[in-house]
Amino acid sequence: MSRSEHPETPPLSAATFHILLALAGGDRHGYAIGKEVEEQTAGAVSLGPGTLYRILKQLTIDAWIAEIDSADDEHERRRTYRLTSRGRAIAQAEARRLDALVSVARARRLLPALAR
Amino acid sequence: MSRSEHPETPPLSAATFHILLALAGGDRHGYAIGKEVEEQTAGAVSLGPGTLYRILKQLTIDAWIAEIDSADDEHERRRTYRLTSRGRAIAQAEARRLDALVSVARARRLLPALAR
DNA sequence: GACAATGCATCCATTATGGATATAATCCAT
DNA sequence: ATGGATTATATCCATAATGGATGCATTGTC
Repeated sequence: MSRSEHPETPPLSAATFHILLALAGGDRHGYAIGKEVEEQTAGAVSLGPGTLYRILKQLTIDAWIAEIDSADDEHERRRTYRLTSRGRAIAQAEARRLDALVSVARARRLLPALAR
Repeated sequence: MSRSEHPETPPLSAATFHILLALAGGDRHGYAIGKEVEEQTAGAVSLGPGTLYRILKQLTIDAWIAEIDSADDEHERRRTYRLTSRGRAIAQAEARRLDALVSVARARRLLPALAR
């Protein structure tokens, strides 16, 4: 992540989208995001600490996420993040892109037709 | 692409999945695959020649795709590829992974609820 | 109190990608 | 038919992105 900014338009890197998606589920600190991605993907996707904390730093700079005061005084070390409206908009755009991709996969019978 | 084999399990790189997805639509030669990806994604995703031909070579080695005889005698230079059953199975697995991801995005209101 | 798990940070080797470059065939307009 | 744009593949290189190692400190558990 030597680039100063993420591209404003999709595609996002898989790691970046997973982080935004985790935060779309509520405020979380870095380590919790990493754990959630692992659980959500049944271990298929795991972000190394290098990837995880580097991207969090950059996303904060780009204001796609913001660090917030954690109400938890017991864990001073934690840095808790929240998705910004900008970050949400970008995550939505990426979600739409992936949805379109899945639709093509369905049309080409890589996935079963939608139940109705 | 110095690795001798792609991972058998998702996640695939975005470029690899786009190539497999294009071939799921029928036999195509490399250049046509690149064009289709660009059109299908409205220009958002474009594979450089380095990425495109390198991956095609590796996918052939891994037998996820196979080079077939083109019926077209007018274009000797073309190399036409076909998805193998193995390649199709892997593309299916990746499509399922993405579909699950999209479902999470939908549950978190990054996408509108499914129409019924 | 010992030990594992949590939590963040940085560095480094590896991997993946895009773009430049090269080469050649095909298509199309003139 | 000729000249230029497009098609088509291949390789090289600089850059970007990733994972894992390492370090260090805190929190939870027995």
